[in-house]
Amino acid sequence: MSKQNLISSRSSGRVTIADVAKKAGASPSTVSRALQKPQQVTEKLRIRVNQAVKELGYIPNQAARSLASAESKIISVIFPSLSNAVFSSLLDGIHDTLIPAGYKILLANSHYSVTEEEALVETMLEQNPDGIIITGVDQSDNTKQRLKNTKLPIVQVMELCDDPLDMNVGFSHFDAGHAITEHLFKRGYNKIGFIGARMDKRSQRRFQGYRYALLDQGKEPDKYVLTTLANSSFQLGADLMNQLIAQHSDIDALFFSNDDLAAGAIFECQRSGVQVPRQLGIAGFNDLDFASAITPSLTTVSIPRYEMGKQAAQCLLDRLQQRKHHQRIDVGFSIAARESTR
Amino acid sequence: MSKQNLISSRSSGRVTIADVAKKAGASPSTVSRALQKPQQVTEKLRIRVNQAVKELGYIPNQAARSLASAESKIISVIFPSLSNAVFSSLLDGIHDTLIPAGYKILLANSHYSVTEEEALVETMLEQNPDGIIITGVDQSDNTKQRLKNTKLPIVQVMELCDDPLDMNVGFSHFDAGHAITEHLFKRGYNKIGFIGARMDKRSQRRFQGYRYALLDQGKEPDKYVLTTLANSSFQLGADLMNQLIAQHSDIDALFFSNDDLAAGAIFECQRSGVQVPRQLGIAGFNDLDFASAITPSLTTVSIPRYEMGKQAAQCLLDRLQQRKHHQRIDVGFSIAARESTR
DNA sequence: ACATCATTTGACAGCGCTGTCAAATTGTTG
DNA sequence: CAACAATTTGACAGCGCTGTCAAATGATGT
Repeated sequence: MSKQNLISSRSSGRVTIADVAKKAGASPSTVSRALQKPQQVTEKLRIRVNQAVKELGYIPNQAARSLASAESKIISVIFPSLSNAVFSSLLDGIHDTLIPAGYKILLANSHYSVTEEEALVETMLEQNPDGIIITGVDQSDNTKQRLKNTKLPIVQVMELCDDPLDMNVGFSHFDAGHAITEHLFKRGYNKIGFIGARMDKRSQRRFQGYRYALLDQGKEPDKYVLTTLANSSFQLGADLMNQLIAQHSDIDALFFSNDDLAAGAIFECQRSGVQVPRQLGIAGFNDLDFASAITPSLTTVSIPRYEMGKQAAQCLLDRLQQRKHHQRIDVGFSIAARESTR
Repeated sequence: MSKQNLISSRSSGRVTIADVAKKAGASPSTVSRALQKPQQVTEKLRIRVNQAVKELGYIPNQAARSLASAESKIISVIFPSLSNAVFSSLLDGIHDTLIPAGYKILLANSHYSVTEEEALVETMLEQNPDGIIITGVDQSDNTKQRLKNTKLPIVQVMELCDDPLDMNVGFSHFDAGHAITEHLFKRGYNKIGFIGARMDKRSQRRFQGYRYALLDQGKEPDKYVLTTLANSSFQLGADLMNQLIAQHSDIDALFFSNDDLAAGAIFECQRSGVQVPRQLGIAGFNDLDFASAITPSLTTVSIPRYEMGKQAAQCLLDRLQQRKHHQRIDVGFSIAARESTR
């Protein structure tokens, strides 16, 4: 073993491309090529290099690579929640598309706060991501400006708008809220209430869809409504239902802003003996896994969340590979009519 | 506007620390210090620098920083699944601990495959993470070797073992499986079956806990058992239960390897009119949100997943800040006795 | 006023890699 | 087999930042 006294005090001691080059009898440039663009190099050389890489346990330094090539192979993803199953599926779709393409995912949770989101975008940009996926279309002006300035490919995901920052993949929450409410009317319900929690922008748009569906029917849109800023939970769904029905015993159906609330209500009806869907129709939103499993199964708005994730990621890839430039993709939604409505 | 002809062809055109330095009338080193270690710099200077940063819209380049300082402020997290709510909470805990400390999360999904995991670890190491959180203790030999060689702080999370790679935060799945089975015996059930899906290492250990609890009672441990490699779902829980009971109509309680299967079984009992817990006791694992919400509420093993995430992240932080060196933290579990068992 | 010490700032080199372009090698053709 | 084109390889500089250490500045005491 030779002495290591001559190495710089700042050296990390890590195996570098130069070490591989020496061992393989080639120049660092050539090793870099053999690793990054194998087809541009002779078979013999490639084998020698791979051999050396293996023997030395060489791990390329992505920071150096990013610095030299201005490409990080990182995609930043900003969600407002990680525990919400909607975002889990979305992330799954993003992951399964990006990873095989050689990208990595830097993930952050804004906790539904534009302030946190602003800070996270800042941090993310420092990483030189090759693209960004961000939830919704309601970023702060600061954030929007920052993002626009970068000229990076950006996908706003989950909902659509008319003036996206760049690309936009989602569906209309207004239309979805409208459609499920109309569905309830069609099924013969007449006094349809709305119960919403957290009431983030997308919940608000669903609520507006509900309101306009009531207006379409010439009904008072704000009568049977109960919302809260609290986070959704099964228990909250039960509580809010009890509260609203205590005020308006004539309600015959409820549209909940998400499945968790709706399922909580169904469970509560089971306990209290309220007949669903005969006495009370119940509809949710998202079509989470449990929606079709519970009894009675839950009528809800089904959204292609995994697919939406895949599409969002694919938009970035297409742009990064200069293939095509999607502007706006409507992934749509569908009404899953089940047992909780007649 | 002055001509830009002199800039190098490789320049990114990005605002650099040198630009800030010029504007602030200081040297790049000083600007770096003002930004990274503000307390080591005069107030006047700090204000001038911040002003220049704001005016120029300077965004530090983390790749350059990593390269120069050998610190990436990135923690790599490898999970076997993203859609499983257990990992969502875990991730939430990790996130909420690491982000305030100035770290970023690089997340990847191994899909319960050691091969995928091996590739992911490779990719992760290229990013020079400051630490790694990886699920479970059953990595491939290759992966283990690779991880050990890095000398990075590593936390194996979710379950405990005797020879962790480095740090270890979790609980004993064997003990938990044993405890819940014992609980069923104590509640007077005698013919207790086990139903498991996916049967990853941790499910297997829970199963072993079940088996030993049966052996403790002098019972045949493999009689009332049905497992599959298929992924869990509500429907699968129902199907497997029907299958197992068709073979052994004398079963009076079932321990399912997770809550999804157990809940699916409960829903099926509601449909088919089987009385839970009188005719059949049902127990799950994880204590997901819906476990306490459904009717009858689900008896299950409650695990502190969010806390476990926080602890795992805290272990890394403590190590990175040279504070203390945790070796092994048992976060424990508890039996949530609910209505699905008598 | 000066010497002495502590604090703040700056010059410099280098972290490990890749883009550029020129040099070397190989293949092709009359 | 010379003459040329096509392919493969290597030298070099620089991506943007920070660690190191020396220089400048300010504070303190005599």
